[in-house]
Order: sequence, then C-alpha cells, then structure tokens
Amino acid sequence: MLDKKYIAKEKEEKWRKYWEDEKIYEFIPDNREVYSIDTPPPTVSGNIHIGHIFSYSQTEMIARYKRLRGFNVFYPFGFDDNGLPSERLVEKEQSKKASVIGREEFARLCYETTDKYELSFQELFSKMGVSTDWNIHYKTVSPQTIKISQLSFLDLVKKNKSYHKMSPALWCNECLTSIAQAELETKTIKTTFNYINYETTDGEVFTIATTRPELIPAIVCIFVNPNDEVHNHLIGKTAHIPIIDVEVPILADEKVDSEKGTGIVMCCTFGDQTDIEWWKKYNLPLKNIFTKDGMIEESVPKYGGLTIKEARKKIIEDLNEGGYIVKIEELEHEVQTHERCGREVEYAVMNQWFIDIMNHKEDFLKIGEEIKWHPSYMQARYNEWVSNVAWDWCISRQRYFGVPFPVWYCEKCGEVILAREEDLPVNPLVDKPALDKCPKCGGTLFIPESDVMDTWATSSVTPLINMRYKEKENYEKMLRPMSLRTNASEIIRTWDFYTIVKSFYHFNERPWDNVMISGFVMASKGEKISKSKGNSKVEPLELISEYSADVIRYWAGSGRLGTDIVFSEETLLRGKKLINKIWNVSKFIEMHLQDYEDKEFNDFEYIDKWILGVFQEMEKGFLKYLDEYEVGLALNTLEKFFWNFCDNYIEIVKHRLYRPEEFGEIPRYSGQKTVYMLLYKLLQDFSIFFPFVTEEIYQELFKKEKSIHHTTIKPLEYDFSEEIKNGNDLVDIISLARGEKSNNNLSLKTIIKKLHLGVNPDLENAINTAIKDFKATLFIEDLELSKKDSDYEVIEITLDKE
RNA sequence: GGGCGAUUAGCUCAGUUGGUUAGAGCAUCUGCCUUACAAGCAGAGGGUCAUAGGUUCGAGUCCUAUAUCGCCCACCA
Repeated sequence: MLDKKYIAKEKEEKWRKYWEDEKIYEFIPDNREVYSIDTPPPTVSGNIHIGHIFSYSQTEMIARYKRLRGFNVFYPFGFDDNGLPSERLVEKEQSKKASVIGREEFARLCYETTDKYELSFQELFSKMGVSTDWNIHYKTVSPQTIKISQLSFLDLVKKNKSYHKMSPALWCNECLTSIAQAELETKTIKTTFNYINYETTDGEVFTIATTRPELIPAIVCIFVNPNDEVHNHLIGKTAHIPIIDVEVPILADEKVDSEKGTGIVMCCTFGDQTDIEWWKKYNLPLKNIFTKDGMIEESVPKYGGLTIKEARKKIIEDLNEGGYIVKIEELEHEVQTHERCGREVEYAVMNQWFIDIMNHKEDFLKIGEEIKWHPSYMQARYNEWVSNVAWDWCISRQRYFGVPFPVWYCEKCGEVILAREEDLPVNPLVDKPALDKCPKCGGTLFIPESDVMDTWATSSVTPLINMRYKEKENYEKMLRPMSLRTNASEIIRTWDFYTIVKSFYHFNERPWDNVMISGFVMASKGEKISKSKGNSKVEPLELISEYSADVIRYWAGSGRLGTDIVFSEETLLRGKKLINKIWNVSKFIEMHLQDYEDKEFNDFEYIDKWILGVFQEMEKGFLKYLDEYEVGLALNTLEKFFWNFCDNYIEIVKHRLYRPEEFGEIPRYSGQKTVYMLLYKLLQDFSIFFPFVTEEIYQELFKKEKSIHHTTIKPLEYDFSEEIKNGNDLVDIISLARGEKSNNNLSLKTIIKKLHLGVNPDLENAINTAIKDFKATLFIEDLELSKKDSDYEVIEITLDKE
C-alpha cells in the first residue's frame, strides 16, 4: 500500500540507491537502436549552481524520454578538469601561484583538488536523478583522455591541419599564457584618448590620437587613408617620433577610417589585430616591447623594466613636458579581456601550435547546415560566429596542468619530432622520443615541448572519448555521429564550434545529428545570475533538501527551450502540488484496484471512452513536443490533462467505483480498467520529469519491470473522437451546474431537484448513454432533456437549499 | 554598431501553421470538511497581448520602425 503521505526525502534516497545497486541506467550494447548524448562535462572550477541544475535536467529528461521510446540510451558523464580553470582553482585554494609551487607538485594538487570536487558533483547530479551511467564517465585529464587528445592532435598534424609557427597570439599577462579568440570577453573601461603631435622630417606637424601611448616605443610606421584628401599628402614622407627619437615611414592603407580620431593611425607591433594585419601585409619590422608578465622589455630605452601602466604614465608625462600633447579626452571604450581572469589581453610573438580555421569556414558552415538545431534559430548564432572568426585556433598554452603536446624539437635544426601513436600517452618532459637521431639533420639532442593544450582542444574531442577513438574495442560505428549535443548558448562558439572543427578534420562529417540549446537562469527579469553579482541565493543542495529533486526538476523542466528562465519559488510550489496530487490520485486508484485483474476488455462506459480519447489526443501532442526537444511544453500539456483527469474524470467515475451494487460490476470494471491503464501511462509520461515519485508508485502498483524507467511507451489506438467532443460538452455542463451551487454558497453535494437542459441530438444521446454517471456526479433527482439545434443551454436548475 | 531572442493578468509562465468571448498557477476575494487529496475542491474579479504604423474579411500570432532586457560579436588608431 502507498503511504498516507509521500515523504520525498526518504523515497528519493531509497530509489537513488536502488537504481545504483540494480544498475538501472547501465549501458550495455544490444540489438536496440542507440540514442547517444554528448553530455557537457562541467568545468571543475568550484561549486555547481542552479544554472547547471537547470540545463542538465533538461538533457536528462530527453535521456529518459528516449529510453521510454525503446532506445538503448548512451548517456555518459564527464568532468572538464583540465587546464586553466583547474589551475586557477588550485591557486586559489593554495593561495599560491603555480610557478611557486612547482610543476610536479602543482599537477598533483590539481588532480587531488579536481577529484574532490568531482565527487561532490557526482553526488549532486545523482541526487537530482540524473540517469547517466557513471561507469562510462570520463575526465578530461585522465591518461585515457590524454591519449585520445594526443591522437587527435597527431591526426591533425598529419593532415596538415595543425601547424607550429612563430606568430603573434593573444596573450594574457595574468595567466602568463596565450589564449584563443573564443576566450575573449569584452569589457567597458574608462581611459583617455591622447592627441599627440608628430612632425615629418620636412617640418610638417600633424596629430595622432591614441588610447595607448605606452605603445609609442613599438611604433613601426604611420598610416593614412589614400582617399583622405586632408592628409594624403603625407604619404611617402617620414615622421619623427618624439621621446624615443626614431623615424618611421608614413604609408597608405584603405583600412584607415579618416573619421576616427584625427584620421591618422600609428601602427605598433602589436597594439591590436589591425596592427598584425598590416605587419603581415607590408612586411613591417617587429618591435616587441612587452615582456610576458606585463613589463616593458629591458632593452627599451628610458622605459625598460617598468610595468605597462607605469610606462604609460611616464610616457604621457614625457610627452607633456616636451609639449607634444594637444589634448587629452576622457573616453569609455570596450577592450578585450581574458574571460578567465578579466585582464586586458596583449599580443605576443612566439612559437605556438595552431589549428587551421580560416581555410575551412565554408565546410564548418556546411556541417552546421547538416545538424538540426533546437531551437532552430540557434543555428544563426553559430553561423554568425563562424563567418566572423578571424584567427586560426591557437591551441598551445604556456601552462602546467593539461594535455601535453606529444612533441619534441631537434635541438640542432628545430625539426618537429612527433611521438608514435603506439607510445601515447606521452609526456615529453619525462618521456624520450622513439628515435635517437633527428631524421633531418642527424642531431641527437631533443627539446621537449613544455606547453599544454587549451582546454577546448580536449573538450572538443568528447565524441572521440565517448567512442573510444582508435581503441581495439570501440563504439565508433555506434556513435558516428552521436544523436545529441546539449549546452547553453554561450558556448556555441567554443564547445560546439571546436567539436565540429575536429569532427570535420577527423571524419569529414558532423559530430551529432541534433544540438539542443538551453537558456540561462535569471535571478529576476533581466538580471542574470552570476557570482560577481552575488545574486545566486539558491544552493542546489539546500533546494533539494527543502523541495525534493522531483520538484526542482519540475521547475527546470518548465519553460521553452533556449529561453531564459527566472528562478521562481512559485513554480516550485506548483510542482510540489502537482506531485502531491499524483500521489493522492494514485492512492485513490490503488484503493479501487484491490480486486482488479487486468484482462482484455473493450466494453467501456461512455465517460471512460471520453477520458481515454482525451488522453490519446494529449499524448500525441506530448510526444511531438518531446520529439522536438521541448520538454517544458510537453510537461505543460501533460499537466493540463492530468488536472482534468483528477478534477473531472475521477469525480465522475468515483461513484461507479464505490457502488457496484448501484451501477453494476461491468461498468465498475470499465472504470477500474480505465484508471489502471491511464495511471500507468501517466506515470510513464511523468517519469521523464519526476523519476522518484513515479518509481515509488510504479513499484507498489504495477511492477512489470525492474523499474518504471525500463518500460516503454505504447500509444493508445482508439477511435473515440465522438466521445471526446460530447464528453467535453458534458463536462462543461457539470461545470455550469457546480458553478450554480458554488454561487449559491452551497456544498457540491447539494441535491439538484430539477435540471432541465436544452441539448443537441448528439449530446442528448451522450447524456442518455452516460446518464447514471451524469446524475450521480451532480446529485440530480430529476433530469429533463429538450432538443436544441446546436450546443446546449441550462433551461432550469432547482437546488435543494435545505 | 551588427546577429539572435524576449516583452501577454500584481508575480511566474503557456498560447504550434493568423480564425469565436486571450489561458494556467501563485496572489486577492466568495464559498465548500465532497467515503484520494484543506498541500484539497467549486467559483469570482483582474489583460487597450511593450509602443507606433502596415498587410488582411480577420493579428497576441505576419511585416516595418521604436523602446527596454538578455546572450553573442565588432568597435582598442
């Protein structure tokens, strides 16, 4: 028997353990079709917040749905514990910089710390009822993953899609590493726009406005737009640069915007991306004046050894003293910062590994076309990014904790020596190359590559990790392509894009058939939850303990796909009530099934046909929404039906269930069969959202399989369209009569002495067929029906007001 | 400045291809202990569907502008 009250806390723990012990979500390949999910591995950089709960729950519901539709669901879990985020976490916990701790010890601490966090993550996701198979979970720094990452890298090098080159790259002075374009974040800062006078060697004074006077020592030339009539006469002349006392040429380029500043630009190597373009285009000299940790190079006269900030101040002072400054304007503008630390980025020229992006943009767009995006408009964001990306993907990071490049360099000639596939995973700092002589020059000394790979270089191979790429026993056939990738919209440009890049280079195909993009959790309308704002008042563990996982899943499963959601206690309360109702109606049904035996039966009462028909229609829409990954709309549809089922159908059928002596055994059996079938189907449908409470009820009442999560949905195939229409009208009439009682402040048990209805012939027939149910539900003593052409009307209603 | 989306009741949200009086829940108000549920049930009030135009017999739904919010990008001279 079901308990009088449902105590979620106890039951959720019970079933969580049961699912684990009985391996309910274990993935074992069999003859069923596989539905595979490329789950986002959360970054292990602190605590899970409500936003994670939101988006993982939505994916999870798809996994449960596909299981109910008979798919063998491959749903692994992973942790992204590799690279900079983990390093920063450890540095924070230790209050020490990695460089102080030392490479080996630091790596040990990284493993230890991420392991600790991963355990708590796993516990939390398990409490939320996330049905992954924890046996196939992965880390992005395990030996297995490192091996796959290195294999992927070698494959790309061999295909000429990854190259090693001395090149300017985005550089973070805080993290002391190069970064990728995708890791940039724009920030608005206040700065000054400095108008500085220069002079040509033949004595003409002109002005350039710059926000970055500290770059003057790196100046290599000056540009003017050739169509700029005011200034183009300067082209070809030579300018003298004060304070550093050098002379640079004045060149022409159409990219100069004559409306901006004074219309004259100084080109420094490197101040921004345009500088880099010009450097390449005009073969300009290189003046790298910044050190890697944000100082001015010692070799720079006067300013060497200063920090960039100090140099800026001193240069402005010196310019001012020399009388070169015309004016200084306050200015607010956007700068590129490193998203992991917020520091403004610079450019550094060094040897880096890149992956070719620029030569294959069309291919990446084409693959985007082959993937179904949910919601469809998210594809536009992908296209926008791919069309605008301006750099090849720099994958080397001058950091410690990550996937090493399986690479050495010949000390003598610089030749790149790649590790052999069979030797992977390798750490070049420890391991030696398989050959003893450089194949090019015969040199015998090798320098290991000390850089590690960008985290995205590894997380972009999650499909490869899942398919056990190039292992003897692999899932390559099964998982190419995977069925579904899910994530929030902010990482379309990183995780989704890079995964597509890799899949294209490795297999020349899309990595997945579908992408499902979730929205964000907002603290209130128009306010995103973020750590910096401190408005994430809601801790997932506390929420689970207060409301239960099922209830939180109700909140997470509401709303449209891709749309932001506000964290709302009201929605939680609504979920709580719904679950309570499911429990109570199950109790009621259980009570009336004590003597029930399931057998073939088709002689349903009119009202039973009505509710079966309505359910069948509802389920069609419900499944359609789920096929479109719209879990929230599906839940909405189901919930609406469910309340109709409870408040209308159950209220009608209860009389027949309680009093067989009055209604007859067969009509009672019809009701029993109907509630038995529908409760089972409702539990199945609800199990997508509420895996715990539905399991509890299923185990008590049905128990055909080891778990409700091993059952499959078989849609009904009745033709009750007539009953649906007239049944709905009949229920409307019941509603009208109830309203009459309510409006007279009377109990619903009040007897209706006389009810006179005008009804159309179809409805009259329906009421006559269901007359016992109809009269019992409303407590009607005398019912009179008159013919009417269309619809219905209440002609007379007399209540027993005693 | 560009791309994408959102704007519907006091609050949180539905409203699928344009088609009767725009729907839920919470909150408010009026009742009801009804052989599952008072964490319930039956009712009531509450909306010029962000604004302004347009297409159409008909617009919350389609088009165009504007405003506000969110995500992403571009602006560093």
